[in-house]
Amino acid sequence: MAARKKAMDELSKEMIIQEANKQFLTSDFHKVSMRAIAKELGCSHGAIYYHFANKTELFYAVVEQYFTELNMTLENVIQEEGDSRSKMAAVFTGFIEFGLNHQSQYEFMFMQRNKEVNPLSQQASNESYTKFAQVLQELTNHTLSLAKIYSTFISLHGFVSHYRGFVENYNEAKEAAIQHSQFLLEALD
Amino acid sequence: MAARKKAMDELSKEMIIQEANKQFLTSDFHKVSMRAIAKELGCSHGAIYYHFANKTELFYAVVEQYFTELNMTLENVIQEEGDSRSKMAAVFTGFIEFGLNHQSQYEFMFMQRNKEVNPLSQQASNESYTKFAQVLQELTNHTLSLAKIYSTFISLHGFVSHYRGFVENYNEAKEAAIQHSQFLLEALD
DNA sequence: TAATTTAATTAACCAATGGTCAATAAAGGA
DNA sequence: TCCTTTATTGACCATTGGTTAATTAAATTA
Repeated sequence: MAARKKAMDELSKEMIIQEANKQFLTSDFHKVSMRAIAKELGCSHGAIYYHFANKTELFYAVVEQYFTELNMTLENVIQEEGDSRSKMAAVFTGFIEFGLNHQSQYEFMFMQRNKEVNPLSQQASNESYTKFAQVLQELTNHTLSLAKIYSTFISLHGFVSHYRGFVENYNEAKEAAIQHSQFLLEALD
Repeated sequence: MAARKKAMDELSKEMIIQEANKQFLTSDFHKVSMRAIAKELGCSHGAIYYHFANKTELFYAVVEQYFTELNMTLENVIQEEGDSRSKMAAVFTGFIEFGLNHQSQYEFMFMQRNKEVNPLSQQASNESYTKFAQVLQELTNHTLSLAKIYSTFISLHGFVSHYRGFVENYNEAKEAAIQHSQFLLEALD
């Protein structure tokens, strides 16, 4: 009955992550099932559990790369041209753009409140916040209070978390995003 | 095999809503199951489906009262004593307080992006936003732009949606909430 | 009061889900 | 060649939301 595939057909963590990522792009965490992933990979869903302890762990592996993508996005703004004010605006819209163009990922990264996810995803999201704070400090010569930075971050999060699911991608909310960024910029003066 | 209970033991919408509400207080939408509700009511879970088309409809019925509670909270601030600035702060912290003291309800009311919920819960949440905007307009003699009001709302939503699950109730985030409200107040100047 | 209609309930069912595990077969080393 | 490790299967478990035929109590009508 049971079996093992030939070497070249064997599963690898990478393959699983890739397929999970693929399905994650158009569907959210709860709708992507281990069975659907397995089916597409041509294996039984039990096989996935040999490589990942559970669904959450698999999706954390998927989402890891998105954390670094976000951090890079934030950091890269500093290198761009323009005055620091427009750079700050770019940080704000950049964050929103990331959130609205990777909605299921964003949800998993910043909105999941599952017990199991906490230790993993929560630390990573803290690091992203730290990166955000660093960049802002740098762009303002460290004149901003932590409280203001935190409020700004929370307000950006609010934008993403509000428009998520209501809009398909960043472009559809671009104008509102720019206005919101402007609002926050003024608040920081 | 099957049966019908005696008149006084019959199920009513009210009883179901009450029990669902009760379980909703300490657990979120996905964790409260129709079966658990039925068990506590001493009936089969199928019986609930005679009174409510599905889980979503039941929970919308539960949450309806919370929408009016929130609207009242917002509205009542106007009657309080104090200058309009402190009243605005009270509106902000009032919204946050509601959100953090009714987390599962808030999630269902403002964060659910389920297709089925949309028509119901989305309209109600729009009404709550409208109420919020009205109160703010009134407190500022209609000098606020719609864009600023919207940004403010979104920023408050961000606070709740960020602290939710991280904190048990409003009190645990009170200081941060006050600071955030202050931040938004300044932004509106 | 008797017959009929209507409302409510049950229990068996369905199709999913995440997760576990013994059995098994391939791979690789001795 | 034998043995051990490793990867995979598929049957299983409990649980979920949801549906439905059958049944029976209550309300209505004659």
